[in-house]
Amino acid sequence: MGISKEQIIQTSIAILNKSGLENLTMRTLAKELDIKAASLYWHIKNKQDLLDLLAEEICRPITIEDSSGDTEKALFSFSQMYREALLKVRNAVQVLMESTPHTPHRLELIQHGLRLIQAWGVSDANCLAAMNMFNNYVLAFADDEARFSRWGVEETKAAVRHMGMEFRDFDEQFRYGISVLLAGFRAVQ
Amino acid sequence: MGISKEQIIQTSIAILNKSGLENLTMRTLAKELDIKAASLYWHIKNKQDLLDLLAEEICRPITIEDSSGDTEKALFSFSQMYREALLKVRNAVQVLMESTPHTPHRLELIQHGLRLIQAWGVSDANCLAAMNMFNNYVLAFADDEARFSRWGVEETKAAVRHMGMEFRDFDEQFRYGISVLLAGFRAVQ
DNA sequence: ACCTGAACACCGTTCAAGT
DNA sequence: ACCTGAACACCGTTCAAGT
Repeated sequence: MGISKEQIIQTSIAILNKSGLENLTMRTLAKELDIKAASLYWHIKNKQDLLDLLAEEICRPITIEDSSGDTEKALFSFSQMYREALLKVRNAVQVLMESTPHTPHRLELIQHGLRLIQAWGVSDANCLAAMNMFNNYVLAFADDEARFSRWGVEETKAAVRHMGMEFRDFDEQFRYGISVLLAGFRAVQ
Repeated sequence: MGISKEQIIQTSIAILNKSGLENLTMRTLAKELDIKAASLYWHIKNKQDLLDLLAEEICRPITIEDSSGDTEKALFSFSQMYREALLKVRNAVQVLMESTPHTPHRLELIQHGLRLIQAWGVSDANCLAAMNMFNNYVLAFADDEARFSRWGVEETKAAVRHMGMEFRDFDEQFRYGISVLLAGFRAVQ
């Protein structure tokens, strides 16, 4: 009964993690599924469609928790979940950036993010800009983190020191950035 | 006496502005220079080398001004110059992101940025992270701005309103983000 | 020193044809 | 319903050969 969309997604993720986005082609994907590249087009519209599916899958582990309590805590844990989801799949950031958030779960995440930012006290006029800053920060950080991790911890430390800086723990550094943003949102109105 | 590196750069920029990065190929570039694609490899090592040259050229208009006076003013004008340079060339952000800042001018800019952040009072432990946030903010903003501008101002306003938000002037919005970062850097130590 | 023809090993995508 | 062969119009890159 042939290949399922779910198989296509999971096989694609496996290829990403093994060989990266540059090696995820219609041909390599088809080969891994034991079909021919042309056959993929019966299941998905085109490669862009595949990237949208992958972006949605990458974001699936990011759940929407109840945020009626401590807004600051909710924002930190939301950003942390987001970061962890991005680190789970190689080149996740590039996949998200090459797709548009038209899919249902990603839209929900944006709305949830906006609600949190609003609850944090950001004015309606600023909260879209703030949300973008928040989103872009997590994406850029996770991208750097993945790059450096792949580069090797030793070399990273050496390179950072070479610039006259001291190396900071990733977790600590990530929280620093979120703190900066939240404090900034509070301060500027 | 053949083609110069400068001609290659300028022609590439012209192709970028006319047709975007996806249409800047060794073949289209060669055709525009009235040579064959293979000939380009006498002048440049490969396409990555070309992108590095373009990134450097895109950053050339960003000058390093004396910042001994008002640090806040210097940071705002630096970010503004950066943003303007990115908007001058289509897909400038992608070009910068696909290249590494190994070139002389880009290295100077990073150092200048670090000096400004330091002068703003950010501790040595945080100033690399802060610099990254600053850099990523300008890149992401310029990328969005270019995308929206190309998309048409009317549609943008409609789309933003559709999300229940009000449309803000780009300049105003850009300064908001810089303010958020600077206030955040001050607040978190 | 500078350029070309021709090839290699790839891409994404389409479409008539098979079962 | 699902898959394939074969083709189309591309890529970046190499290299022997030309001037």
